[in-house]
Amino acid sequence: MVARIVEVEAYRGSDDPASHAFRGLTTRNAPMFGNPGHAYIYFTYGNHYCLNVTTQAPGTPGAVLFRAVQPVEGISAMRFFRPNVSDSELTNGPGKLTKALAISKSLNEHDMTLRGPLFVTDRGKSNFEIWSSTRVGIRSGLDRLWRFYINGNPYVSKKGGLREQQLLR
DNA sequence: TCGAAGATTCTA
DNA sequence: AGAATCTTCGAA
Repeated sequence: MVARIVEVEAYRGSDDPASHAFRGLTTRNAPMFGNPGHAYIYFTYGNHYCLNVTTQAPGTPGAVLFRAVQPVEGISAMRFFRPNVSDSELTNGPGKLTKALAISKSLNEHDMTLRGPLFVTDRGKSNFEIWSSTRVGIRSGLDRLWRFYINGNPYVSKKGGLREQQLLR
């Protein structure tokens, strides 16, 4: 399966009250303190896995949450993992996309920079506008516009953040 | 050891 | 608007 990342959120450490790493190292958030480019996957609300990729040097917590992706290849497989929903609802949320792509805790701390079961790659330039807004589903850190998404992309999650602003072409 | 909250989703 | 559902965290 192949999907294009269309919506993400940034999380940091002790300077970010919305981050799992705000209060320091714990069993769950340990990947955030590890090597960059690795998966940080956590289970939440008793139902859903959420996928992040770590971003900082070891010892400094930081990660980017995948909030929505656009199906590119293997759409029938995604439909198998998420039956009874329309194509636009297949991957337009952090819990939805992990289910559609069959991502679970077994891939936690996986190196996403190497070719393997789960990795990120650059498929070249496209024309789109990146906008930012407040992050979704958090109660603190609302002063930061750290949700980033492709403006107008139909696979961006419906429930967006506030105070949107345009960033790049 | 226990209680509360949670980077969500689905249903009524 | 509210339930589902359970892991993780922090306080006691």
